[in-house]
Amino acid sequence: MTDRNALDTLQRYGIHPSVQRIAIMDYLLKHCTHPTVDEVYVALGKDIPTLSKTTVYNTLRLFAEHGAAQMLTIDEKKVCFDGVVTSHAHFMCKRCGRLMDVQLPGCFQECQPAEADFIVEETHLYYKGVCKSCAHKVNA
Amino acid sequence: MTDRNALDTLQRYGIHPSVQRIAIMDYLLKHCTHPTVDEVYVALGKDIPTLSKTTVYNTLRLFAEHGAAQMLTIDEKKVCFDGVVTSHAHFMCKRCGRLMDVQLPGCFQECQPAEADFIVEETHLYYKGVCKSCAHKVNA
DNA sequence: TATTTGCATTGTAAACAATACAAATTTATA
DNA sequence: TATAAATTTGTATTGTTTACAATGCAAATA
Repeated sequence: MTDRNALDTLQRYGIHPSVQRIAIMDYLLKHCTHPTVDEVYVALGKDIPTLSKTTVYNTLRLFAEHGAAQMLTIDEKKVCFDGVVTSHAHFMCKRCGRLMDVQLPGCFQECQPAEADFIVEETHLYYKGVCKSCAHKVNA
Repeated sequence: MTDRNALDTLQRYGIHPSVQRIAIMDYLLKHCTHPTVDEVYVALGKDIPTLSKTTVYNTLRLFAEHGAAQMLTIDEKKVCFDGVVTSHAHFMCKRCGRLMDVQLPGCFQECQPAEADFIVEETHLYYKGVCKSCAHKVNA
């Protein structure tokens, strides 16, 4: 039932389905690696040879606008996308560049900005550092 | 005492001073507007006509690497820099695009990732939404 | 005072991400 | 089926960032 899940997700967020949109959402749901536009484009290009990169850009942006995906700007080089939209934090390893999901700290619920001068729509929390497997490697 | 402060800051972070580096740090310390590379470049170009944009890129990156400045990737369009390196959060208004400092919520000290699989070097917390002055405007 | 050394700066070229836009295609609707 | 609307495609373009080679400059050494 591969794209059933994807189709459901699109409909749940009020996004008109199409072959491309289903494929992209399906990819997001199946690959929790926080892919970039290019990664999605290259991966899906095998199945959909006519796929245009512009479509991937537009579609992922559309997903983010509808709340069906999260746009992550943690790495300054490239924007990544996350199909998991429930609240969670991220960790980026400065050595290998990988982006990983992290559970939100328990205390986080109350962590809203002290000032009342803003209407908060999104909260982003992430860490940067060195992941375990990189820390184990000898070379600095 | 304009660049005295800047000079001190550079030395404190082990950065060799130079005319350009002092000027750029001085700008960062005086303008808490989270400027982009281009903003710094344009602003300082008046005083240092020979300044190269590459130098601004290199210098700000150098500052960030030495912990003398913070690199902010909140806006997916452009990287911003913050001369304030003490812990604080940010708020970005989706309408006007402004980036503002926000006090860290009191509970935040304990907010370290639950997993022990990472060596955390940086913690980033920010919010996106609508700022007060934009919320007051009539037009959506 | 010359020479050397090494880092900093400059400026151009190139890589790359992202967007704009118009044509082509597909889908929905009458 | 015809028509309109929405989506996709592909190219051209913009703009940011990096790579790199050449130059400048200042402190150290001869």
